[in-house]
Amino acid sequence: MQHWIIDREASPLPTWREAMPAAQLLGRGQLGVVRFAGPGVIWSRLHAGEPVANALDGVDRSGGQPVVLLSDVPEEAQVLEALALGVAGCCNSRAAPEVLRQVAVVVSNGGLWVGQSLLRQLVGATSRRLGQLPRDTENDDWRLLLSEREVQVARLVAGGASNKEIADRLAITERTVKAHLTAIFEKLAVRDRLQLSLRVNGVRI
Amino acid sequence: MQHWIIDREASPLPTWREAMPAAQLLGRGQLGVVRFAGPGVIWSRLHAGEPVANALDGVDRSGGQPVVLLSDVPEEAQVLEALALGVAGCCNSRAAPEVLRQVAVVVSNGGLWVGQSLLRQLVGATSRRLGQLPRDTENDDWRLLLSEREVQVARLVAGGASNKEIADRLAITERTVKAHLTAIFEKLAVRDRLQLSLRVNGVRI
DNA sequence: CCGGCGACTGTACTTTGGTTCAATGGATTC
DNA sequence: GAATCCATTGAACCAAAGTACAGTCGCCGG
Repeated sequence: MQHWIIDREASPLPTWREAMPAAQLLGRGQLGVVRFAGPGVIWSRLHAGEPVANALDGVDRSGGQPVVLLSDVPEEAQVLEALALGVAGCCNSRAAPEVLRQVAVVVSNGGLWVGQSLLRQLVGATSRRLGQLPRDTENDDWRLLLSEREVQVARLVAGGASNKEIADRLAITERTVKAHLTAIFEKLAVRDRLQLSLRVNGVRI
Repeated sequence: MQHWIIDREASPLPTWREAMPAAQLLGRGQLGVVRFAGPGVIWSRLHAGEPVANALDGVDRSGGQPVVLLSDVPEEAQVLEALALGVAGCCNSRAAPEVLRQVAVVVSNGGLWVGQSLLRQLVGATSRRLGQLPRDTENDDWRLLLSEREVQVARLVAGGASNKEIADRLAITERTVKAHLTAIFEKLAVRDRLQLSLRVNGVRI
């Protein structure tokens, strides 16, 4: 896996070299000509005081490689802004090498990476918000009628996935996905995946 | 570091043994007499369909060890509920050994662990709440992008109707319904009726 | 008057979804 | 050990969804 590190002044920290010895270092000025190809991670450093957009400016993201923000002064608002811009993660630019390696693993597998403190805040805010809502349990009946595997399939369908996508995700054949779906339709008395989606997502028909 | 695994029927999965060969396995019945001492992680399994509170019931947490929920059927609401109860993390009970080891490292250092899909939702929910940058506008925008007739069709599709049903309801041919749908998919940049339904019903994708 | 847009429809086609046969292996239960 | 449930897959098939290409009609603004 390739690593590309973008830094304003091309001043890499030693920890980066340790975590990614084979990384290619790029100054922001060189970005015009660089095209990222193949699997890898794009790391972009944000110096203290800089606006978040600077880190993404001029970065060719058509290759699909995840971008990780290396922030000198990480803070929650900055991280959220960066995530909204499509960044796969943010971490302290002075994070330890093993942390950087872990971040790379997570984001290169399609995951997001946020720091522990931000995570706590996100969780706190959300659970507080949920606590105020009346938790309707009657909507959960569908899960009780299905097997574990069927619940997994139902969730993916409800999220808009095609049979092929579900098959890939669960590492089974499309045929098996269809078999599960037929069973689900029967058990929940719905006629197709769209009505299943409505049921799972709690939309009254 | 010590690992304690609590399971209702003391039926450990082989992956657990692989991740934590020296773990001590406990049935729920034995909890009355067990006191956790020294550094370590308490893993508690939640079987499918069980209320979250079961996993914490009778667990002596005075020792300060983090508790991780091993859920057979992990889902967002459950994870949030568990976190509100003071759990340090939740993961799929069938997670790979290396994942379990990683979870152990994180939580034993005071971190929280949540799955990638939940993290995405938390980030999405929070950034939507803070700045209305990403989907907030998009979500109600669908109507503005469509013609009057297309809105009617979109609504019926979102409610689970088939093309034939829509045609009958609007007194047009099935062919015309398809034409409207093709236009709708194009305008809203979705690929099929299910994703359209999610968009119209305001479900986060 | 013309160009563009929206509503509407036809024929023909490809793709995806879903069902009907059928079968295997594991786990659990009686 | 038989019975049952679950997960898995194959081949074949039908139906629904969706696309491509093409065309008509009415309305509206320049």
